[in-house]
Amino acid sequence: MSLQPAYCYVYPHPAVTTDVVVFTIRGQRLEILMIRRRSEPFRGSWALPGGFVDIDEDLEACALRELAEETGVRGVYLEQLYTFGAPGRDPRERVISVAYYALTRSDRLQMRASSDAAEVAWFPVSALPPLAFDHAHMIGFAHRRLTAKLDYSTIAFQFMPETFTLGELQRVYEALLGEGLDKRNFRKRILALDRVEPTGGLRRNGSHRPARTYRLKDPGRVEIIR
Amino acid sequence: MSLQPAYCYVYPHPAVTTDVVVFTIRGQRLEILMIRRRSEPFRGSWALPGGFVDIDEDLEACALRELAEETGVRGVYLEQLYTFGAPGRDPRERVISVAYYALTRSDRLQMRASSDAAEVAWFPVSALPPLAFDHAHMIGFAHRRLTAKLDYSTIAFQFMPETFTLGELQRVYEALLGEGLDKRNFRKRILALDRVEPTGGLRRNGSHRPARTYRLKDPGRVEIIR
DNA sequence: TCAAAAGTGTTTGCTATACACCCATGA
DNA sequence: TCATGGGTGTATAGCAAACACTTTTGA
Repeated sequence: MSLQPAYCYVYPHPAVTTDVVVFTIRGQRLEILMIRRRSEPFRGSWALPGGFVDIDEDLEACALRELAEETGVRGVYLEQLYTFGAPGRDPRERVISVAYYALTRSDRLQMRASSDAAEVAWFPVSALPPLAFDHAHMIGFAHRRLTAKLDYSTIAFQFMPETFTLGELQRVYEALLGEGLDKRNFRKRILALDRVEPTGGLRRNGSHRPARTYRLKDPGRVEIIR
Repeated sequence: MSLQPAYCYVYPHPAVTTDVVVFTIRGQRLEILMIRRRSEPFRGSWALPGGFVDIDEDLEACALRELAEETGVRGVYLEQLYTFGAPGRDPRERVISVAYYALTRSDRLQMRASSDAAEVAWFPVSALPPLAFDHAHMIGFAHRRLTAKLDYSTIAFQFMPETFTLGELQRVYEALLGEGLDKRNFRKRILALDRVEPTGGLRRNGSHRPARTYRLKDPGRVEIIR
């Protein structure tokens, strides 16, 4: 049994999809969540998770649903990135894609393959495979936005687990910026934001002095600073 | 003769529109370009210029075309703002709207009514009429983005005509920020950007000392500063 | 006792702000 | 000559960057 076209309009309508660029930090590297496509077009290529918007579904809900269905990833910080709509970006029909980006804690990942995606994997931003559609372009866009937001928001905290040390936080910033930071200035700046508080606990991690652990005062909230 | 539905799909497709928030400065006030709708829904209401994306048309091209068709305004600085897609935001069918915002020189306006719009008019941001759809929401979004960008880009130069005085530029900034600025500090900061140069000419304008006129070194270019 | 990361203040340069008077013109 | 906006410099405070040593632990 094959589906017959059943939804008709006086004027042609484009299809609308969402795609999501999910960032995490793993092993001090910035990585992106990708799926391998099981169907045409670009069958076998790596692509961003995403898919068609249901006719009564909010755009952000669509992004979250596709992400969960295709990769099992949930509970991320999501923000709209940009809408890509160049004619010809999808060979099947006119497809306009509303791109989102997301940040997640590397300890929260519950990845699984699904019916839509043959495989799910993380790739370092610096070593991406060839990608389907204009997804490489989207990732470039998302990466620039992320690094820009580092400077004037508390977005980087979204990468952190429940409790963390200031050293761990600094290593996240260093991975994102691609450069080393001065420890004293970094700690001064972070504590001045008044967004983290000590848990009172210590973390023992190797043969050296244990580190105080901190938690976010208001997890999930991303503030614009300055 | 009425049109019969002629474009059919296996799955339902939303309609896609663009809407444009055009800002200008007139009489030291920030104003927005609006049209009065000639057709349902919201017939007779004020709305942003905009309309349906042609099936092979780029999104930005659509925004520029609708703007020109409905208002006669051309040659503006355009930037994508956000995509609004809540189900129910249009009572006819599911409509996803890619919103743009634009800045234009108040001396460049060639407004005219057209078949789609009964009337075209400027409204001060501080005194908008009731608006169709979620357009008031879009304008709030655009206004916040504009004022945020003032701080870290040269976007305000897009409001200026070919030649202008530093006093005129300062009045534009003051209208946008809603507060007075120190003249000396303002001129120091603007000149330090190295984006304007004196034309060598003077502008006589009332019974006081004439002002030097300036031009943009690179008109159209908007730079991120800091 | 050694290696390794945690933790801690001060100095310095730069940038943003506050602030007041003379100039050139037309009425 | 008066009213009006044009044009100019300096002093100060606050913020960002540079910089080195002691502490605590496990091996």
